[in-house]
Parts: sequence; structure tokens; C-alpha cells
Amino acid sequence: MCPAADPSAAAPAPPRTAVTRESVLDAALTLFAERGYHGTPLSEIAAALGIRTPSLYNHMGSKQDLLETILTRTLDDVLDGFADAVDGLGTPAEKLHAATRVYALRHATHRREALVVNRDAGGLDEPDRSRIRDRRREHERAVRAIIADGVRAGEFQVGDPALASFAILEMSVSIARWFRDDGPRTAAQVADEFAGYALRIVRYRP
Amino acid sequence: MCPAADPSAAAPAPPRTAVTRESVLDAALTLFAERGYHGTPLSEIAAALGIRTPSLYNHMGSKQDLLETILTRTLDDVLDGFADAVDGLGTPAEKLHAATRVYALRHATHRREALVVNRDAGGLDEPDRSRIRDRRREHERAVRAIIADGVRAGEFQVGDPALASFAILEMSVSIARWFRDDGPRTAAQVADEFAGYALRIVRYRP
DNA sequence: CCTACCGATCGGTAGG
DNA sequence: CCTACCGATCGGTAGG
Repeated sequence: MCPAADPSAAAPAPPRTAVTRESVLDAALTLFAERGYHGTPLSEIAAALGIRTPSLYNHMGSKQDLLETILTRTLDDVLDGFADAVDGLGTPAEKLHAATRVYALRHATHRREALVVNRDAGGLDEPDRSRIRDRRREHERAVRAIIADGVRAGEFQVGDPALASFAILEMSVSIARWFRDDGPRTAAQVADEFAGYALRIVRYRP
Repeated sequence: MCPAADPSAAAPAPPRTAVTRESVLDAALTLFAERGYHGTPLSEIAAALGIRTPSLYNHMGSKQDLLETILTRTLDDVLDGFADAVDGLGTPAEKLHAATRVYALRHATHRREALVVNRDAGGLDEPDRSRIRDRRREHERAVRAIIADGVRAGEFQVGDPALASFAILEMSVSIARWFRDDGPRTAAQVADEFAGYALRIVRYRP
């Protein structure tokens, strides 16, 4: 209707910095997070980088490969972050607090990655889809185990550790959907608050 | 690679019941929830109904119209459910418990609708996108107001009602992502448990 | 409800 | 990094 003012040409000025595999992944990450994997044509990724679509193939194997790389890296970071956060901690309460804090913080500081994981993981072809899904379950199971430990130790009171872990994990994931860098709260403030919510959900009383 | 065993032909047998606007909307809802709006071609909706793609236009204006109808109905139901649930209740704790319960229950029993709202609301064109977004904010504000009331009344203890309401709402939304009808818990059990979590998050002590 | 068909756009390739 | 181009598929229309 109005081709002179195309609203999908979101990138205002093609930056003439060097295009690398990393800059392609970064542009793809931004656009996948905004419009979804299926809603993002390669032509828009190219336009954001100031190059033509076929030139993207100097930096990637395929559009799927872009998604797969983004998801694999993101899940690796989440699992590493979890391991680092709980390492050396003693009680289930300490572990649950630290695990929730780092998970919540990650979702405030890596919003694009979280949005793509939650929206487009199903867009992968097998066997990558199963691999990614198993990685997510690994993290879920680890958090559930902490809660179950806390229940056994008499530290927590929940009817079902699986339900509580879903609630804690998913409220943290949602931070990616509403957090703004220029908002009234810092990422660290939100993460601390949510870590506190996690302990409340499992009825931990210090 | 293997055209004889096309995995995207998910509908096994085209049911030869009457195709209506409602059955088109239902098939679209199932497929949008599974693959996303942009990931679902009209040809698959038609195939699920056992008709050809152009025949869909006897029951709809456009693909966008399908999405818009699904989202509008869903948001209407959420707001109506909220109003009915808190109507006549007295204390903030009663209201928050009832509002969370009905919201959680809805996400367990209307999983497809919830997945489409959360994934594809951005796929709408203006002005529908803004209208839908405003409806969601209306619900958020109402829940936040209950929490703020509870804090003022000394019933709840939270640093920031906005943060607590996001946590409560979004953990409930997530039910749509993992709940299974054939799982170990009924929708009502999950809803009751989550309503309890909501009161824990705001530190309500009966 | 169908067949026949449209222009546009998709991801991707050839060949420099 | 480009132009030129590919077959496939998209949402949608014409005309019965």
C-alpha cells in the first residue's frame, strides 16, 4: 500500500563494519527474537548487515544452522551458569537461591536468546530438536532435585517438587518478555527479588 | 529427501464432518499452537479439514483474520474469567487466590490458545496488535492493583507489586507449555497449587 | 466445494 | 562480496 515507507525495513542504516560469522549470528538473534524464526526472511538479516542475501552464505551453512548455533550456545551457557552458581554451596536453600538468581539474571541480560529458545526451539529439524529439548530437561531435573533434597531435609514444604520447579523456572524465563534495560529496576535487582520468590514458593523459612 | 513419508502431514485422516467457520478456527488453533502462525501454511489447515486451500476462503477473510479472531476471543475469555472470579470477594488475599486459580486453570485447559497468544500476538498487523496488547495489560494492571491493595492493607509483603504480579501471572501462563491431560495431576490440582504459590510469593500469612 | 492460476517471496545455488 | 537466477511455496483470486 505504501512501499516508500516499508515498516519491515527496521534497520535504519546498514552499518559498514566488517561482516563476520558473529555479526551474522547477532543480527539473526535480534531478528529471530523480534519476529520469530519463521517470520524472519534471510533478506532482512542481510539488510541489517548492509549486504545482499547470497553473501550471507559466506558466513553460514543455512538458516537452520543459524538457529541451531544460537540455541546450542544458549543452552550451554545456561547449564554452565547453573553448575558454576551452585558449585560448593551446602544447603538446598542456598543452592535454590543461587540457581534461581543466576537463571533470572541471565534472562534479564540475555533477553533475545531466551525469547528464541522459548519460541523457536520447535522450528529445528531432528535430531537437533531432541538434543536441545534434552538439554533443557537436564536443567529442569537439576533444579527439581534441589527442591526434592530440600523437602527431604525438612527445609522446604511443597506438595510436588516438579510443580514448584516449573513455577520457579518459568517465572524466571518470563523476565525476558517484560524486562527493559531502561526500566525502573536493574537486572540484578530483579534477579535478587525472584530468587527470594523461589524460596517463598518452596516455603523456606530462614 | 523422503517425500513418501512427509512428517509435516500430521493430520492422519481427513475427517469428513462438515467444515464450518468454527472447525476452521479449531484446526488453525491446533496448528498455530504446534508450529506457530508463520510456520503454518494455509494448505496444512485445509489438509487437516480434508479440503483444498481455496475452499478455506468460504469460511474466513484471510489468514490474519483467523489469528485475530483466535486472539480476540481468548483475551475476552481471560478478562471475563478474571471479572467473574474476583466478583464479590472481599480481601486482597481472596481475590489474588481466586484470580490466580482461574488464570492457571484456564492455561491448563486452553493450552493451544495460550501458546498462540504468547507466541504469535506480535504477528498481527496494526491496529489489532495494539488492541490485543492493551487487553493483556488491562489484566496485568488488575492483578497488580490487587497486590498493591494487599500491601497497603498490610496483608502482603512485597517490595514491588509489579514484579510480584509478573511472576504470578507468568508462572501461570507457563502451565500451557508443560501441562498434559494424561499427566499425573489434574488441571484443578495444578491450579490450586499455583494459587497457593501466588499467596506465598506475596508473603501472605493466613 | 473445486480446478486453474496469479504475483510475490522464500531459501538457496551458480559462477564469478 | 556481487548479479543472475533456480524451483518451491506462499497467501490469495477468478470463475465456476
